[in-house]
Parts: sequence; C-alpha cells; structure tokens
Amino acid sequence: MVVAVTDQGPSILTVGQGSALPSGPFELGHRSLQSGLRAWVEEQTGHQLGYIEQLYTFADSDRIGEQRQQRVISISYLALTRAEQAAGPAQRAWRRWYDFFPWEDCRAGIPPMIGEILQPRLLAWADGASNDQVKRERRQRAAAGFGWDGHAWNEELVLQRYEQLYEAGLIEEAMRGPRPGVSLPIPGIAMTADHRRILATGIARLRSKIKYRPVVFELMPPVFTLLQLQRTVEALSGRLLHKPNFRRLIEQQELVEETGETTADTVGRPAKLFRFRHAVLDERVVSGMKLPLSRS
Amino acid sequence: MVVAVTDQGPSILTVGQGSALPSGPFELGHRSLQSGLRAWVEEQTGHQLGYIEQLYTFADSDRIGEQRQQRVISISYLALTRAEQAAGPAQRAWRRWYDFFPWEDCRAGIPPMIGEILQPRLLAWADGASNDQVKRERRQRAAAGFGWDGHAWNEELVLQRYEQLYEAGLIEEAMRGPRPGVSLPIPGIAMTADHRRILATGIARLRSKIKYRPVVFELMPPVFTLLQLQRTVEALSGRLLHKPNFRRLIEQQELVEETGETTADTVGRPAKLFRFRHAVLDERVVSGMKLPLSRS
DNA sequence: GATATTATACTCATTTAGAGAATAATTGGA
DNA sequence: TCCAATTATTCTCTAAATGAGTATAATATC
Repeated sequence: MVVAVTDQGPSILTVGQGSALPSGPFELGHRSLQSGLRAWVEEQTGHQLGYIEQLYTFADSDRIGEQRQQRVISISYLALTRAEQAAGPAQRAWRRWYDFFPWEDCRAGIPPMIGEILQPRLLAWADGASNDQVKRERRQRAAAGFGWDGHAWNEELVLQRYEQLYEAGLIEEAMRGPRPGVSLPIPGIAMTADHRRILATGIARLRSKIKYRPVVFELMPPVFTLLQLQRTVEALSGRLLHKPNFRRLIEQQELVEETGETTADTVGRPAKLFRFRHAVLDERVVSGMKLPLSRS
Repeated sequence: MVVAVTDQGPSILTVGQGSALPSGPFELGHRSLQSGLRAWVEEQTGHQLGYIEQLYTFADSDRIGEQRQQRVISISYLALTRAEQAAGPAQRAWRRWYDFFPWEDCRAGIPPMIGEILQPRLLAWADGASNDQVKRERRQRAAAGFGWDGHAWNEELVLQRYEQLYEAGLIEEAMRGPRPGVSLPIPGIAMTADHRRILATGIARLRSKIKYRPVVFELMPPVFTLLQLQRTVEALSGRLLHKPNFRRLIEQQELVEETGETTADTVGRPAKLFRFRHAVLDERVVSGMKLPLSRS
C-alpha cells in the first residue's frame, strides 16, 4: 500500500484499473522481503519506495477469493512517499483512499451516509441475530465503532469498521463466492481479493502512528508551511484540527525548524516555511504528534 | 511466544532445553495461520492458547542461521495465558524472560550491568566506526536507547536495544556463522535461530500494548487484588509504579469491579478482591492503562 | 496495647489539553 | 489610499490529567 498526499487528499498507488494494490511473489532472487517488495512495486508502477513498514500477514483462504487448494500467504506493507514522486507517467494509477472508504472522511463533519445508509443496514443486521445476547452485542459494537449513542468518533477504528461491515455482508467483497449477496453493497469502491482489507489495516496503522512517531514528514515536501502540515495530518486522520493548538504542539516538540523563507503565492499573510529537523530522529525517541481535535 | 506471569515474574514457554520457542510449519490441514499455530503449540507443549496476536513476519536468511538455498518465512505470534495454565507437566519448559534480557529489568533500578558491561562495549563499538559521522550517530543511538546523557529510560525500546547489541556484535546470536565472534557475548541466554529477536519484539509489543488496551487481564487470575495487578504490570514493563496513582487510574477507567471478598492470607490490612469487567470490551474501545511511573 | 505491615483515601502543585480571542501581515478591489 | 477579506501568528483562560507525597484504616505479631 503506497501512500502519498496531494491536493486531492491521501491517495494510494493501484494497478489493474485501480482495483488492486501492487504485489508479487517472494522469489529466491530477492534478498529480503523488503527488497522483493521494492522490486515488484518498481516493476509494476515505476515507483521507487522510501519509507516502508510491515503491516500484517494474511492467509485466510476464505477471504482472498481463491481456490482452497492453493495456499497464499500475503505479507502486506505500508509505504509512504512524497507527492512529487507521485507525479509522472503512472499518475493515473493514483486513487483517493476515501473513494474506497467514504465513511472514513469526517473533515466536513460525520458523513451523512453513515446515518442514512450504514446505520439502518447495520441495525437490520443486528436484529437478524438469532438471540438477544448476540443482538445486543452487535448493536453495542456498531455504536462504539461508528460513534452512535454518545460514543465519540474514533478515527483509528478503520479496520474494525470495515470488518464489521464485511461481517454484516454490506461490503461487495463479502458478497462474492458461492453464495452471492442479494442486496446492493454500500458505497465505496471494491478491490481484488482482500486488498481493501489491507488498505483498511494501513489507514488504521497510519492514523495511529502519526500520533507517536513523526512519520507525516515522509509525506511532506522538503519545505512546507505549518498549515500544509496540518492539512496533511487532517487528510490522513479524516478530522479537523485546532490550528493554534496544532502549532503549539509542533513547535513545543521542536520537530521542525524555520527555513527563514516565507510563501509568496498565497492570499493573506505569507506563512513561514519550515523543514523537518532530521536530527530529532537520532537525538531522542521521537514522540509523534498528538492530535488537537477541533469541534467545528 | 507464549507468556504467563508467575511469582517468578514474566515467563515464556520454551522447547528444546529452553532455547527455542514452540513453532512449526503452516500446513494444508490448517484452516488458518492461527489454528495452525494453536495446533503446533498444543502438540509441542500441551498448552491450549487463549489470547493471541500476530507479531511480525521475518524472512532474513542471514539472521536465522540456515542455508541460503532454503527460504524460511517466520510468522511470529504473541500469546497471553494465565499462570494457572502454566502449571502442570510442561512446567519445566517455562523460563523467565529476563534471563534472556537481563538489561530489561529496571524494577530494582537500572541494572548495574548496563553501566558496567554494555556501556563500555557499546562505546568501544561506536569508536570502531570508520568515520566521525558514524561514530557520533552510534553514540547518539546508544545513549537514546539505554538512557545515558540525560536521556530517560524508555521501557518500550526492547527491540531497538537488542538490535543495537546485535549490530555491535555483543549478542551470541550475532557471533554465529562463517565469522565467529572473538570476544565473549554479554550476559543473557541465547536462543535458536532468531527466536530471541522474536522475544524482543513480543516484549516490546506487550509493554506498549498494556498502555492502550486492557491486555494485562489475560495474564491475571479471575480474581486479584490491585497490588497483584500492579505487580504484574511492573513485571511486564520492568519498572516500578506509583501505587496511589495506579489505583486511581484503574478505578477511574472502571476496568475492574469489586467481588465483595477480601484476601485473608496476607500480613497487614486485607485487600479487596477485584475482577475484570469483561463488559468494557463491548461498551467502548478501551483505552488501556497509562503507567504512572515512580522514581524510587 | 504498641508496632509493623499493607491497604486505601486525600491533597496539592504542575503540566497538558481544549477552546477561543486578539493581533499581524498580506492581497484585491472600492 | 483605504477598507474588507484572508490567512498567519501569538496569547489567554479554563478544565482536566499527571506526578508526588501525606494521612488514615485495618489487619497480624509480639
């Protein structure tokens, strides 16, 4: 899962009409999992990867839509890359990640589809349970996951939400196989095999990790304004942040330093330009950035 | 990596004279990775696993001490089990985890071996670097990892510390292979292949996870006192906690409820007994327990 | 009945987080 | 030229969480 952030928001690199993640078999020629990964991504997309981290290893034969005889083990990785890199010939292969998870973007408030589509269908699914115990437990889980009944929205629960929608049979991928679904899937682009699950895992990991490691900077250009940084974090986490408090956090932690320059091309007061202080990576075990959430 | 906590402290289940973790190949008969895992552990140790979570997938041929021709992919898991389960015929296979990582137990203060053995050898290794840039970077990393030069001790850096000691050639496992080490390895029991690395990964994961998910309770008996709970957390994290504040945190979060009973067998005032409120797992996404560290 | 020992409850200062107001430096147009 | 609009930046205030220590309670032992 290769991520970059553009004006379009967070996007991922896809192959095959945008429905699959770049991937390939681990072969004897590969020195390590990571080098094999880099080779496949470069071959399939022309992209050189920078920061990568392992996500999860899947081997559920019932989830990948393949024959039971074949044993496929998928070792998934998350890669972060800069928007500049994202340009070029392969550009059409980038797709916004919220196209796959429309319910995960709460920057303009909780998306109406959650109340209008997901809630009724999840409640219907809960009511379809055989006994009251299970019914209650399903409703409870849905409420905690989607922020109903006084539960706060938690942007990190991407995978739990996806899995619950899958379990409820509302996701297109869950309708495949011998017993195809009878109803329409909910909005959100489906993917090959369990690639959308890998995506959900990666988004969850990234949303969690930006809070305790300074990984956002892997997605930023070398020089940026604090608002650009904030917008990137907001795009990833799917929530709006409180500007002055975001500033305070960033400066307190000394994650960035001024370049001395300011932006020229903007409307309004020009903003100072900053760069990431790479030195912090050695100096200390860096304690990412907590998100100063904003109501509005 | 199967973990239980006894009076002896945190222990892990081993096979083969205590130098290897239970493991086995993923076969066609296994429904999933998890079920294959459970089958192997039960066969090799007689133990039924409860809570498990995936750790990491390794495939570095140079780290497992095997032939280059053979491609082994190790998918490692962390399992938590109760001390009761730990008794029985397989008992001798349990080993304290600090026997493998003596530098990780700071409950009685920073272990002297860090200053007496690790520091001089790590600094010597740093000075052996070819140029000043690398020298400085190595010293910096060691200081941040082991808490020198005003850096605070961070109990979560288990893997980083192990990897650095490995890189410096101080770990027995790093002295194997074609070019055997010339000097003595530092204290700490070595293991087969890269099993000690898996252990380091698991300890790090657990130390981090107890802070944001209520996983400690997987290691507790059904009923316990708050001090027993505290001692367990301390044993895992390798640090002492501030008793009143620990109490406050636990009760604030309503993770436990009183059973109404008290302990009889103790010296001093009898302690109330508590049990884990399993309901919290449904009610909300539980926000583990932050560690109220103590100086003394 | 004093003392040791452990449990439990409270207090206080400091830091951090959440929210909003005030001020500064631009551009674009009246 | 001056005013509105726009964005950047700095401050202030309040509430909550954290870190540390003290006080009180209930038991066993001598």
